[in-house]
Amino acid sequence: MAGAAPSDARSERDLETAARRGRMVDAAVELAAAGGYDSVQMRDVAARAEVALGTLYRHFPSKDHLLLEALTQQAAALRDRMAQRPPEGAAPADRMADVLRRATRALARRPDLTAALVTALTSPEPDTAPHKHAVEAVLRSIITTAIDGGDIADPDGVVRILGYVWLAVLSAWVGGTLDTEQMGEDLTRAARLLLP
Amino acid sequence: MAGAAPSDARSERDLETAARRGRMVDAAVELAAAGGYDSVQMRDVAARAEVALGTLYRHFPSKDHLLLEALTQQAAALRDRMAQRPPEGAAPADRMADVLRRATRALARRPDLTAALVTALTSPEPDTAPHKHAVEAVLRSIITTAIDGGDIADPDGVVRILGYVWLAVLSAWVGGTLDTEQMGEDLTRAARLLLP
DNA sequence: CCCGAAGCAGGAACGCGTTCTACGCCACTA
DNA sequence: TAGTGGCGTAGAACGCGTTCCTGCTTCGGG
Repeated sequence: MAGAAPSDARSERDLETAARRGRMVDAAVELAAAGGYDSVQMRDVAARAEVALGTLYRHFPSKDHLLLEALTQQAAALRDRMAQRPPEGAAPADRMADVLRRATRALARRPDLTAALVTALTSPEPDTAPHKHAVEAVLRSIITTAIDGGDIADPDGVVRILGYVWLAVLSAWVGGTLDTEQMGEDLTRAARLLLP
Repeated sequence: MAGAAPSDARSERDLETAARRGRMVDAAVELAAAGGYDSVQMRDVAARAEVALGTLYRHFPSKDHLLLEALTQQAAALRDRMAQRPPEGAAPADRMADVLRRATRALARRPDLTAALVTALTSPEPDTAPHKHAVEAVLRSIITTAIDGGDIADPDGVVRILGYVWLAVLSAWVGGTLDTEQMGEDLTRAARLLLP
């Protein structure tokens, strides 16, 4: 114990607060997976994470910030899975369709969670813009690696457009104007129209 | 006065309630134009329309329904203006870009109003789905007439994709992740990528 | 002529996101 | 060793969307 340096003590404290932060995000994810956006109630999140409401708000300035943190983690996990097992197909359109199919399946596996996270993503609070940018960047990186290597005239433009379509389709699915099948249909249609 | 049929009396009452309905929508539009979504407070709408809060909720089951009614009217007006003065340009891509440029200018003229209406459009309440469908149908009809007459392989698909891009870009603009210029840029980029 | 239904006014009440208040605990520093 | 500032707890309070209640008026049908 004599070897315990001050840095150890400090990191121990930091670890505690990091653990608290993790518990808050986990609690939000559990509640979202169980019942969607409306089931993520800040008092419940705080209670389940065993922190006070004020602590929750000290770490996340709003419910949407909290859910966007969760979404960022989920998006990063999706990107890592895609990197581990790259999409199959000779043409960029095929690889893109494969990616979108797998991503859609993953999102549809926990529909309430996805709905909650996408709801936070489309919320209009301007001070969440940086987080939204981060999420969109991850999605674009997934698209980019999927279509990379093809003979595409304006790859950046195509990536941006496909990202928009992805977001719009997700939003429509969450809003109930589109079911899972139509979502996949429209996505592959966009890929075929925009890619060789 | 002997000619006054019962239908006249009934229509007079109906006219009153129609006038009330109109006042409610107008009040919502005025408040939205002044300060955006958050400034449209149901108590204020009711007060400005000179109706009781319960009356407002009798006609519109939620704030988003109210704003979507306003959005439907605005979209119809936009479509009519487009029909009155059809877009210029030889190629479908040029006509599409012209339409989007004019529409964007019109929307940017009252940014707070647009933001409020688009916020309602992207709200996740599933029971507004029919209204959202109606708005999207209007947007798609605008797109369709703009690109009509060109030599396009999958016109329906192109229209759907352009509609998605339009919505996503609007949503990003409202969310603060895109400014007006970038919005126009991405829209014309999508038109050029998808149309001859 | 009276009744029931429907629409409206006025306003209280409820739920949940967000903010605020009051206090405790612990590491630090003169 | 006393003070100070950061982070935490506990919970009340506030704002706004939404619901509910109570009473009034008007209209169509017995």
